[in-house]
Amino acid sequence: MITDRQKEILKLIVMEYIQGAKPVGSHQICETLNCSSATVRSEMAALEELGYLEKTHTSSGRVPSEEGYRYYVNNLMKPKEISGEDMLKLQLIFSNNQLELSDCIKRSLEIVSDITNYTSVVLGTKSHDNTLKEVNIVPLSDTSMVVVVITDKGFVEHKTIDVQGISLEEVKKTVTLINNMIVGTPIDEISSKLEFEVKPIIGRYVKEHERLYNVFYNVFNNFTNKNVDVMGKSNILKLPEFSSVDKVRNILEKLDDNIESIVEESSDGGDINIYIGKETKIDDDMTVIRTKYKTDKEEGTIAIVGPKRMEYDRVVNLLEYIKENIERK
Amino acid sequence: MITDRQKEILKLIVMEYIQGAKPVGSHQICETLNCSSATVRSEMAALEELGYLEKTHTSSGRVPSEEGYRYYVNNLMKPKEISGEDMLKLQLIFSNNQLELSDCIKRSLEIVSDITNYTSVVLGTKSHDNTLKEVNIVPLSDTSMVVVVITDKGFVEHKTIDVQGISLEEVKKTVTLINNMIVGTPIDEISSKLEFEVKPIIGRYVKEHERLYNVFYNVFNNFTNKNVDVMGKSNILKLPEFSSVDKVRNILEKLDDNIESIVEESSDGGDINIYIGKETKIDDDMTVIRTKYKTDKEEGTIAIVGPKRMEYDRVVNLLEYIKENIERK
DNA sequence: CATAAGCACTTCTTTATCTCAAGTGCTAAT
DNA sequence: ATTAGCACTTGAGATAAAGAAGTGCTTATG
Repeated sequence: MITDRQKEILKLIVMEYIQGAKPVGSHQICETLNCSSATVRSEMAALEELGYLEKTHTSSGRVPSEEGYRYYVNNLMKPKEISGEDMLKLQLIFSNNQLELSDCIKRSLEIVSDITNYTSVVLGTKSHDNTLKEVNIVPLSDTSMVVVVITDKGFVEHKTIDVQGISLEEVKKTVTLINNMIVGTPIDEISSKLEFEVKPIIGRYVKEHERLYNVFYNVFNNFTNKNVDVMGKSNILKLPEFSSVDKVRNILEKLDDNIESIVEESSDGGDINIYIGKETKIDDDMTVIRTKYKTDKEEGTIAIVGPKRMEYDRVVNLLEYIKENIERK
Repeated sequence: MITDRQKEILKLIVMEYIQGAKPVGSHQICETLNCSSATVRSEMAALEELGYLEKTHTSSGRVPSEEGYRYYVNNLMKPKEISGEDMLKLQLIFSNNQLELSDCIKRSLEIVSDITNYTSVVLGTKSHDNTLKEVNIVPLSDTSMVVVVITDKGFVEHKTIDVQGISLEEVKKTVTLINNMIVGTPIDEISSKLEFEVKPIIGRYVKEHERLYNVFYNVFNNFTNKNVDVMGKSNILKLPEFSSVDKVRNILEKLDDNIESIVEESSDGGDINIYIGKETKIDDDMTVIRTKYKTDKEEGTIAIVGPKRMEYDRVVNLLEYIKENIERK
């Protein structure tokens, strides 16, 4: 069993290491704890025995193990209030009514990257609640026109299409058909409805129905696309633990290629998820903290990626605060 | 004056250094030149005297100076044919008719980043030839609607607006007015036309004309926005000359913050512009090669950013090839 | 018996020294 | 004009020594 004093020591070590990035020795702790370094040392040995601390070499100070961070996060950490300065920056964004929701989200996480020096990620999708509102076509020339599609929550997709060999009549007929048949359909059901209900009918009326079908299929499909934003990637280069160019490159490449799978871990449910070290899909020395948000317009995940010795308390609070503001907006 | 043999040696040194990233010694050159290393050495000394070569320390091999690269680029380099493999990858993109122009551009430069390991940049704007085609509104609820604006070349912009306190009538009146008065106007003249011709009139008819005016002003303004894409940034970490994390961070931060000014140098005219070392605004050890493209839909700049010892011949040809394909599309 | 003091022992870090390889510049010979 | 030969310079790498930080263990103590 872990004693109260051991908890206190573990907490101090984690906090000290997060702040200083250097192995923590018994002397650094005994000052704040009012006991001798020898006592601290024996407690440290016990904590190592329990698996919460590690040494980098036989005579080094202690570093939190993955289990150590985990225990800290689950049991010892207490939320840290957002500083007035940080709060102000975030409020400036959320109180700006000119900004669209998705801009608010992106900007607020940019702020987080700025103030924390971690990398932040937004992964958003249009909410399932979006339904098709209207399809419009605008002819540009004899051979091309633009299809504009809009949802009831105000999302717009469009595509310029080559209509050589297709008469304006036919296109109009198709659009009318779509407007009659699938307006009001939730965006993630459009594809199947288009295929099984609309396609058979336009097949009868329209010569080049295959081509037209594909165009609409593509445009509608775009609604279900995710948008991915990654901010503050070069912050990783500021971390003392990543002074090797090779290591940084490896991480940056993963951020470029794998972001989705990194952020969309096996979903644990719960409010805020914290993945430490090996639990992440980036690198054993990294931590990912994420939460999901959901509004009637769009939903998604926001996440902060940083070193294992991340300021957990601060980041958790920032994410919670941002999530609240998104959902209230 | 520089002799033919000196030119040959300079060229060999530049090419060797580009390939190997290590100072080039006289022995490496004399083999290919059929003369003794002592001869090469005296020629090298002459080239150093002329300012084309440098030493990293008194007894090191030679490295091209900025002037050396410049002389190579201006006088010695001959274009290098694009390899069949590379050509194939690019053609796959340009021959794909599904892809929109801007996607082609972006994708082709992604390819370049992949095959060369340099960073590539696209900076695009809608062409000045775009004129306003049509303004549409789609009401979403009692308090909000979407404005959709489209140009004759098929660009679409949109914005969801809060119309609380404004009647649908008023909005419709405004839209009709805009459609009557400024359809056909080139996109970069819309703003002033909107302000000086439309604004005074809607002022008379519409109560909340200030708010409405701002909405349309913003939407139209978005047409003149530039889009910026930077691909392959983490390639910089692969370069042997940037093994210091600090240096890389500095460069990456400049790429994040300053891309426009880096790529949009004082325009020299000409087809392809090459900026070497101090001539760039990134870093003395970097080179920027760029060219402008122009189609009737959009125009812009494509650029490759890499180390001073860049494969100039290869990159120049790739850019030229891509430019041609963009403009032919 | 938990705590503290003392001390031997480890390991990393830093600094200094040495050696080796690569390469130059100069001189003298062809 | 070219080249062979040689002294000289410098960086890179290896080795060793000294110092700092910190541990674990043993023993003493309230």
